[in-house]
Amino acid sequence: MIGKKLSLKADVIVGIGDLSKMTGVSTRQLRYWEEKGYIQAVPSKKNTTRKYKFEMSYKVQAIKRYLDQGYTLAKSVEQAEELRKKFEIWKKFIMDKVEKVEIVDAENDYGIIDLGDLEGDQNKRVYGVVDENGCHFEVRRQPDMDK
DNA sequence: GTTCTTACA
DNA sequence: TGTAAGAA
Repeated sequence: MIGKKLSLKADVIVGIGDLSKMTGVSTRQLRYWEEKGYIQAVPSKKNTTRKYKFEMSYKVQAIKRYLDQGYTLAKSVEQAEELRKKFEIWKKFIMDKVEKVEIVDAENDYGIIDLGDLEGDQNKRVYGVVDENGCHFEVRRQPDMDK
């Protein structure tokens, strides 16, 4: 598991103006989406202005992309949330199974991803290979331990 | 200067 | 959803 440290993200807060500029979605839309419950600002008693977690910009951008593709706002939100769900599953798998990433060719972003033992056969190891041919899996014999 | 709400096109 | 107005 190599991903734990990556989740130590500081929660950056942005105002509605910044969120709008970051995403290309008007402040009018952002307020409307929030009113509809499609996006949420960080709850606060005192402040009279909306504050959003930086992560919310991802959702807003996702919604905008689907909107631009012709989906209705409601459908765009559904798609965006489904995308996030899938991403969480994807992330969970990657964070749990990727043991090592070896850079083979830094120029072309080629490399080999060590995905650990093949289930049910500790003598074989699964690799994800990214090279000039694209991406593919390989199962190789378990390399002998150094020590 | 920015954000908020409300109202109208 | 854009824009305008007046207040905070």
